Parts: sequence; C-alpha cells; structure tokens
Amino acid sequence: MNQLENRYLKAKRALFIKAYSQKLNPEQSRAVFTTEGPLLVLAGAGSGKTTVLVNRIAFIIKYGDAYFSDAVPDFTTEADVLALENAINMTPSEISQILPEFIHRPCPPWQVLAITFTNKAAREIKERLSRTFDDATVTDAIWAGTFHSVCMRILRKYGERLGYRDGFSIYDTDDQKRLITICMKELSIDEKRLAPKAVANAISRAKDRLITPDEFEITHDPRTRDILKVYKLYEKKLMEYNAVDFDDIIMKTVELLTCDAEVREYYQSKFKYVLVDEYQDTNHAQFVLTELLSGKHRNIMVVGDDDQSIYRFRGATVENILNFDKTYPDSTVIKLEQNYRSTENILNAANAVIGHNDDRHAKRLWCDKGEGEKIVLREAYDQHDEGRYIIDKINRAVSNEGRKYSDFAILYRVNELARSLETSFTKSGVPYRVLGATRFYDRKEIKDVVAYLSVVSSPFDNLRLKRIINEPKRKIGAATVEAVEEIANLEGTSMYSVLSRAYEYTALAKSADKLSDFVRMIEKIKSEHTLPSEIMSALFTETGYEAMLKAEGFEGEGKIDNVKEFISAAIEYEKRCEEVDALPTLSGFLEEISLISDVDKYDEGADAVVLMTIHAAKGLEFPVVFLAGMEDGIFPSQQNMADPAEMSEERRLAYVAITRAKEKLYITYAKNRTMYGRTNYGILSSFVREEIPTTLIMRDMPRREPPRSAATNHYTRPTPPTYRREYLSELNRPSEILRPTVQKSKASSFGVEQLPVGTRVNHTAFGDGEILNAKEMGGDVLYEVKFDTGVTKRLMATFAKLRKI
DNA sequence: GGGCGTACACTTTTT
DNA sequence: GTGTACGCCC
Repeated sequence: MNQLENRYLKAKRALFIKAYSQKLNPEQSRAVFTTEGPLLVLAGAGSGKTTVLVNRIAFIIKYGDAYFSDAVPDFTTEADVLALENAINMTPSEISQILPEFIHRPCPPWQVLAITFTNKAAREIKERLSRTFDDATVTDAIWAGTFHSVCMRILRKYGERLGYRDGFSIYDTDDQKRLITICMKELSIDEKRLAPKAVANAISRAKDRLITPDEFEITHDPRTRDILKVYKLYEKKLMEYNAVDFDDIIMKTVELLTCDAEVREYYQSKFKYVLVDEYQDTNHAQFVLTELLSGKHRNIMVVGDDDQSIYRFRGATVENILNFDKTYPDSTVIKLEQNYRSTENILNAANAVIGHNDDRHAKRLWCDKGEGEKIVLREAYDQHDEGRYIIDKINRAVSNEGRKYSDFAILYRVNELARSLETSFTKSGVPYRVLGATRFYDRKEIKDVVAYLSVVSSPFDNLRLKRIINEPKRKIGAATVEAVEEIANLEGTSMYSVLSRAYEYTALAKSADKLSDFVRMIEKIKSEHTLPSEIMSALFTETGYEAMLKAEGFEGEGKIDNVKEFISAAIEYEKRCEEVDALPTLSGFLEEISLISDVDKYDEGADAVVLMTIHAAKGLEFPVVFLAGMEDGIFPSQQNMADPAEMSEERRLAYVAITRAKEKLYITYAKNRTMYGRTNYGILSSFVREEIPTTLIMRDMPRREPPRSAATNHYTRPTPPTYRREYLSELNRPSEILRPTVQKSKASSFGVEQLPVGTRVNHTAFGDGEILNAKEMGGDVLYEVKFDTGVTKRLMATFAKLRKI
C-alpha cells in the first residue's frame, strides 16, 4: 500500500468516527463501525446495547463496508486526500456533507438480518430505524424479527420441501403436552411413572440440541427408553397432523438449511450482515442457525451479556457467548461497561452479587450518575404486611415526590407471589397490572377459537379437531371420536377426511348425521369467507359457541368479550396487512398470535404499577423497583440451592433484577409466608445477607412488630396520601374525579358520597365498567365494579380514582 | 355421553 | 389455596 492510500484510509477513519459517533462513546462507536467479520459485543446491563444495534444497522445500510474495507477508490488523488485531512476540523454537519461523496457503498436493506428473542425488542429496533430512514420501504425490507418469526418466514416459503403442507399449525407448550399424553396412552406408558411434562421437557431439550430420535441416547436410566418411544411417535404424529412445535420452528429450519443446498445458498447469499441480540440466551440449535445464515459472508455480530443468561432451564447455553472468540479466532471483541441506567449504589450491589460467580467474562459496570439513594431493605411480618408496605411507599411517592404509578415495578422470582400482592393492590385501589399470570391466548375460549381456525386452515390438524369436535356439545362422544381416529390411522388419512365421508363407514353409522353436519358447517364457513375476522365471526355464531357462552350467564359474558377482543385483533392484523400491501391470511394471523407473548403487549403508556417475574422484566427498566419475596428458598429457589451451576443462574437472575432499577431499589422479605396453603418461616436471601455490602443498604424498620392484625386478611388503611393539585392536572383529566377528598373521608361519621349501582365509571388501569355494588366500609365506600374487559374488581373509593362517564 | 366429585400438583417460560 | 384432570356413576 502506498503512502497516499495509507493517508487516505487514516483520514477516512478519523472522519467517520468524528462524523458518526457524536452520540456514542468510543466502545459503542467501535461496535458500530466494525461491520466486517465476526464481532462479539459484551454489553452490560443498561450499556446502550440497542443503540449500538440500531446505529450499526443504519450505518451498514447507508455506508456498507466502505469504511473498513481497504479498498481505495481509483480516483484518489493527492487533492482528495488533502480534502479529507482538512475536513477533520469541520463541524460534523459539514463533514457529513463531504463524506457521502467520497465513500458511498450502501448495502441494500434486504441483505441485513437482525434476530432478537422478543417481538418487543424487534419492534423497538424497527421503530428506531424508521426514525433514521424516512423511506418506510427501507425499514420494511430489513429482516428484523425473533428467532421464531424469522424461521417461520423461511418455513412458510420452503417448508413443503420438508413435507409440510399449506397452513401448517404451530403447537404451543400446552398442545405439545396434550399430544405427548396421547402418545403415551397409545404406547401404554404409565403417566404415574413418567410424567408427560418430564417427557415434553426431555424432547424439547433434545430438539434444542438438534438431536433427532435416531440420535437420541438411551442411558442406563430405563425411562430414556420410554422417552425415545414417545419422541418417535410424537414426531410421526406432528408430521401427520401437519404441525410444528416451538422447538421444531428452529430445528426444522436448521434441517432445511443443512440438507437443501439450494435454500442454504439462497439465504447465505442474501444475508450479508447478520446481527443477533441477547446471544447469551441462545441454545445450540439457534447457535447453528446463526452459523448457517451467516456462513457465506461471515459478517456476524452477536450482542449479549453472559451475566444476564437466565434461560438455562430452557436449553440456553452460555457457552455460546463465552466461546464466541474461540469459535471465531479472527473475531473482534468489544466490551460495553458504561451503564447509563442506574445509580452507583444500585450498580455496586449488582456488581457485588454477580462477582460471586466465576466462569464469566470479567467486566465491571460503572456510571457517572453519582451514588444515588441507598437500597432500602424491609423485613415484613408476612406477605400481607409486605404488600401493604409496598403500596404505602408507592402512595407516598406518588403524593409527595410527583411519581407516577407507572414509575414502579414489583419483581419477584415466582408467579405465586403475584397472588397475595394482587390481593393487596385490589384492596388499595392503586392501579396495577400483572404480567404473565393468565395469558390472553391461554384462555380456554381463545384456544377453542384458535382450534376451530386451525381446522379451517389445515384439515390435517387432528389435535385441534379433537379439541372442538364436541365443544359446544354436539353429542359426539369419546367412543365416536376414537372410532374416527382408528379409521384415519388405518387409512393413513386425516380424521377430517374420515368425517367428510362418515356415511361410508358402518362403524360410524349411528353418529354419521352429526359428523356430516359438523363438516358441512366448517365447509360452508370456508366457502363463504376469506378474511380471518369474518371466518372468526361466522365460526363463533354458527358453531353455537356463542350460544353456549351466553347460556353460561355471568362468566360466559366475560368469555364472549374475550372472543370479541380476539376478533378485533384479527381486524387489526388485516389492517396492518393492508398497510404493507400484503394479503391477510388465516395462517398468517394464526402464526402471529402463536408467536406473541405477554411482555410484548406490555403497554408503557398506561399509568399503573406493573407486577411481573424477573424473567419477564429482562430488557425493561423502571425508576423504582421493588424486589419482593427476597427469602432463602424463594430466591434463590429451594430446588436450586444445592447445585452450584443452578446457583450461578439464580445469581444472574438477581443481577438482572437489581439492574432494572434506575433510581431506587427496595428489597422486601417476609418472616412468615403462606404459599400453596402452607406457612413457612423465611430468612433474608443469602444474596442480600452475604453478598450486598451493608454500606449500600438502609434497613427500614417497622414501627411496631408484629403489626396488629397482620396475620388476618384485615384491611388497614394506609396513611391517607395528600393529593397535590398538580397531580390532578397532570393526569389531564378534565372531568370530576369521583373520590372523596381526604378531609371528607376523615370525617367518616358524615359518610361519603356514594355512587348509585349501575353508574358507568372509568378506572386508570382497568378501563370502563359498571358499578355492581356499593357498600360503606369504615367511612369509605367499597365498590364492586364489573369492567368491560370481563373482570370484576372490588375497589375502595378513596384510592381507586373512579371517574364517572 | 354427560355431569359431578375427588385427587394432585405447584419454579422460572423471550417463542 | 386454587385450578385442572380423570374416574365413576347415572
């Protein structure tokens, strides 16, 4: 390389860094500009990982590999180089005017693939990119999606090469367990000796590791023999039913890319740049998948934090991130250690805990935010006392410090803790939402509608057919269904095919009318409608499902509302398709709803406290975090306390929990806790007791102990918060707040204004509803409100800011 | 074939 | 404490 070329490259690099890294720190800039070759970015919690991902994609699309390629344009002259060298003194905007003229080698957006774990993360990347590119077609062309959605896109296109037929179904863990139970029955394997759940888990772990039934190892444990038998039959049935489970979505895509050279070549050429988020949580199958997809150009960038690997129980292997530099000896490794989220006290606590783990990439988070407040530790008498304490702290901060309810998150190790917390919240009237407790798509009525849709979409789906063939009751009993299944097995056809020819079989003579009616009904709906929402509406009424729910009365009404909400989700899906000029299809809609989770729907806009597990909170941040149930046996979990590898994972989970907090962290634990109907005595978690330095902690002592009536479920009013004027205006709520003023409620002997039964009201968290019942209680009013979402809540007037509509 | 009563299970769960 | 799954009986 001659002198001129050297100067050219040097000047170019300096300029790019100056022009494009204004908002980035030096490590972040390096990660953005290192576009070529394998790159590992170790991004600590809150270190601006998404910023790097988004900027890097934008940089690649705008400038491609120009910057780091050693190519020097032919036209480079002494004058060009001088111009570049002089440009270093220019302002960034002046530079950006000059640069594109010199070096401009954009990468087409469809050559970029960004893989995340959650839809939320994918959506965030797309949203931030759309702010960079005015042209929506650019953002739409980038493949940014979850592992599963990316693979489904490939499978929908080439799945037929593996034997899948149009409209194949996606089985969730519930369907998977059902099918495994069916297989075990067929194989006469005793469910008492071998739990279907354990088999499901074993098969999932095998698929995570790309182990086919042929490669499945039988150990000295006799149960592995049975597991293998089930695995084989399960696979056979999945194929027959034209269905994949969640693990198949990855595994079958790997199989396709491995075995089909044409498909592999197509995608390997297509994806010039591959970016993988949350790499520490990838399993072996996902590791191989990313290897395959990036195999040709080798421009693979992985971002992650080995300290935040918390899905080992689902097959994630931290080794993928720990060994990346060994897998790719020519890789670049960049560490992001500056944290932009939390204060020093919080970070030091997190660092202290995670420091007890070995076998990790050494790194230490730092920040320039200052010490901040100490971590508040509170011992509660029991779970009710714990709930009251948390609510009291929230109410005080909302009244006195100008906090919003949405500034608070309550995190816990197990969903079970949400139960008692929810009771406390309902009584207090503080708006709250529980994430992940009962998932919308896990509701029976929704799953039934999905089953109907699956039958319409794919006639081979026997599992879903069996779910709804007699729901609502059509007098088609288990014996008939079994006979149909047997015929289908003998003929090698689907049950639906047998149903459509029911009169041909003497064995079905008695029920042939009913079976034919069923098929005729499905076929009629199929022929009359094409839009998912129309099919759903037709199914809902014509199958008699709606009538069945109506007959259920009160509870059925809620279910009807849920189905209607589900239908509106389909309408929204159709609208979205229209926007991008795509055809709305039933299988497309079914795919979308199969691959969506609760956290994806977490709406940061609503002003309500959010309750969720630590797992669900990963990737999120909150000004104030309460870490509840911090007792040995709960966190760390009893089951994991003996195993060092599991303890490391618990510790990483604690690290994730602590680093969610931006300004203030509360840790609470209860001396007595009733769980699953049993009361246990608890002591403070060893993570706090032994690992967080006491200098970072301030103990908040209860005023008296034990609190009066703490053991009973009695409601004790928290200190009445004084609401500031500004608070009301902040909420931008012009209409009257239907809450007695503090003065009024103190003067309880005069009673409080009580809304008549039947009044329509609005609640910040639960939406609109109707008052079912109103009862005076201790100078306050306890309302029972049925919300339009179907839930009925009991709320105290003083705290539930109900607004008359 | 449907309804009711009694066991039993119950970490975490991005998809 | 609560939800679900299965078995028994009508």
